[in-house]
Amino acid sequence: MCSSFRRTARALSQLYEDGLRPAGLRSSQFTILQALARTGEVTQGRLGEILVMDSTTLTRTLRIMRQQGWVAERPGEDRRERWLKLSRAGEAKLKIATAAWEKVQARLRGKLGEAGWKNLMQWTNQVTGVATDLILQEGGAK
Amino acid sequence: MCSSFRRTARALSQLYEDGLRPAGLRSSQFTILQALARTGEVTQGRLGEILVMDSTTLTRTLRIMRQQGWVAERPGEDRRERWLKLSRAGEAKLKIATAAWEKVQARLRGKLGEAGWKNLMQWTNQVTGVATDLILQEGGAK
DNA sequence: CCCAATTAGATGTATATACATCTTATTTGT
DNA sequence: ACAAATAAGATGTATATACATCTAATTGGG
Repeated sequence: MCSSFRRTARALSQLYEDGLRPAGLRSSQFTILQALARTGEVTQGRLGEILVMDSTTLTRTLRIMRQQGWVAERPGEDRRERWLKLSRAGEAKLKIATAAWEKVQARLRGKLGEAGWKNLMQWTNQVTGVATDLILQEGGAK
Repeated sequence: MCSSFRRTARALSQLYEDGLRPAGLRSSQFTILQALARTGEVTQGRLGEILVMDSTTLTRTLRIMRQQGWVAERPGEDRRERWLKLSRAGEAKLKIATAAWEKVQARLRGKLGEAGWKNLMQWTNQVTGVATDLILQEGGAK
């Protein structure tokens, strides 16, 4: 199952990144912009939870995105935390990239069908949930 | 869809790699060993197609695996090609790793159910197929 | 109030991943 | 048979990704 999902993720990444290339960002960067648009201001750690991504992985990607001016940061009252949000430029970038993204997505959706699409969204979410539960069980048992 | 699959792939990778860590290999390395066991001797390019992975990505991973002694290489009659197969040590490693891998897989399978499992395998394969078709369409149109 | 334990991120390091470009080998059109 | 086109991998480079470890800040017990 792990191999299958990784393989599919590689295939989808190549497909979507082809569409995103003219917009000048990568699929993970797009995902982060999109997540920030949905959540509003969040801490790096919380964003990592949402994306099921190690918070220290975000350190590197966010550095790039901050340099591009797409993400704004501020320290929290808890001064260990970093609060993140979309910048004006980030919103603009997201808008442009979303157009390209949706174009790819429409083609894929056409081939998979509405029913299949919904089905897949549910299943991937469920697998993510189950997997993270199992990871926590292990970590907790340590 | 791309984000969903990538997120799930991250979650599953963490889960499976936890199980694989004692065996001393990574999930992608395991996947390659398993693929080689199934296919027998193949070229690097063909292996890339099977895994939907750029053949030049395999260059790096295979170098590591060759250094570990898990994979044997020989040039083909077409001297541009490299033919790959499991070494004796690779077979042994695969056997050990498979035990760990299956243990994780069993837990996951239990949580997803037999029906869900089969369903997912079919869907991920279908999405991979559809995505690669779309990628080829683009590439061909270039 | 202070110190030990915990928590949020940063950094070091290793692998994974793809694309552009380069080299070498094969194939093709004439 | 030969030059041009193509194909298989290797290499350079950039991003993605996680874990171990480190630092600074906060929290909890006493």
